[in-house]
Amino acid sequence: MNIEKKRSPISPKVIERLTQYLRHLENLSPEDFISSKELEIRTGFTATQIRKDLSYFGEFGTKGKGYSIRNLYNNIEKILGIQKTNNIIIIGIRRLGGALVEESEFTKESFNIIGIFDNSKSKIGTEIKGIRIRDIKEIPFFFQSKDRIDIAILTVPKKAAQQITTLLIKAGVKSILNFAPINLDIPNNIAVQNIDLYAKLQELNYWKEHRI
Amino acid sequence: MNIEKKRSPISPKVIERLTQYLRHLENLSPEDFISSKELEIRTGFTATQIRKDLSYFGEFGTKGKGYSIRNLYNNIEKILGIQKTNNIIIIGIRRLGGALVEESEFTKESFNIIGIFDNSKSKIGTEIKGIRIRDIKEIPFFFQSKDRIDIAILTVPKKAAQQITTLLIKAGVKSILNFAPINLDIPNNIAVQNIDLYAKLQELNYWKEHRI
DNA sequence: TAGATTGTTAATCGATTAACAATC
DNA sequence: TAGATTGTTAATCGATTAACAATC
Repeated sequence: MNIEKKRSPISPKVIERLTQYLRHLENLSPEDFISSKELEIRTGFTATQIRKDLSYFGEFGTKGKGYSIRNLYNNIEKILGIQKTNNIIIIGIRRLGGALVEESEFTKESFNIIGIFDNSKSKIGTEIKGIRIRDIKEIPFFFQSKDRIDIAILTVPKKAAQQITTLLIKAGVKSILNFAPINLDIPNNIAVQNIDLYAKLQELNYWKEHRI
Repeated sequence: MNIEKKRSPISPKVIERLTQYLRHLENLSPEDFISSKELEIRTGFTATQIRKDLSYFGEFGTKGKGYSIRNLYNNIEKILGIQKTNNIIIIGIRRLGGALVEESEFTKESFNIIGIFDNSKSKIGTEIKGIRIRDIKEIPFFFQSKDRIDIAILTVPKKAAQQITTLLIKAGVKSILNFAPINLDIPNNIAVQNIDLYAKLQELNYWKEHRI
């Protein structure tokens, strides 16, 4: 019986829904109030589920009235840790990596790109959006010289992904957003999220044939 | 009691795992056999769960021996409907859309890009990877002239996404892979998968602070 | 106050896992 | 045959929903 083994009781599905609540709240005027029932209509999640999800983190509503939109928004941001600025680096700056840096809709204020890395000789030293592209080999040094790197976004080709991941972890990266279509082998104190476009296409392909 | 309302019993989580089984199988030599126990070690899903997932669709294994890798791979492809070629169109060909067309790792043999659409005057009429970029307005006509369009990939800016989606559905699109960071309002006979990079970043941000 | 809506407990539903007979 | 491993049933676990007291 190891008392420290008591795990975070929050299910990943709850966190996933919180991000979706934010999505809907951001279109509403912050001065207004919204009830869980109205949120149900907008989000498609049930009112009960919404209230339950929020109750894991605190009491954000007012009985008989609902939730202050500004307040709820700020609280969810706080839960997710995106009220402060998070520093990210991007590794691999081919078409996809470039798109992430340049299409500002994807990386917003709370995520700040502080480093870009590639191993292409012709790209190293050039700039994109004012950020110099560095050699992947410099990553360990870069980590020592910065106080905080929160997330590494990996957009390198599949066959390089595992090797670079190992390098990143050695250098001290604690969380990775991986776009390579591969299941990275990673120690479980490192957080990973995979964005696997091809897998999503495959799932979609199944569902288009299996609707009611 | 509507007997036709009997829904597909397959959970989305099963389909998601099937795509991951494929991911791991593709690295193995097709001539070999693999047991569910070995797959457990590779994929991280339990052997029981793997056997159960597969059992929804048939009996693909041999008792005492395991699964023929070639056979299992082909069967999962068949289940997902990716043994035949699926025609896709891409709407919105800025940085991200361009990346999808050009980085071949993302769209493989079984997905064939047959149309690209944008509303930028300077892009319409030009080509990318030999495919002519057409005006978004041409989509309804394009649909009438082709026998089959399986999936539309949406990489337009957030504020255009809903309007274009409505247009797509009117034109006859039945399934959409959406990259815009917005929850599309969609009738439920249309299949959608969202790839929401910013939401993934937010989730990751939570989990990096809440490991054991 | 009366009506509305939260936060939470208990009941239900669905998904995962353990166990094992069947059989290669 | 003996050992291995499937496919499946029953048991368990976890997540969702229904219901309602508390209270704005």
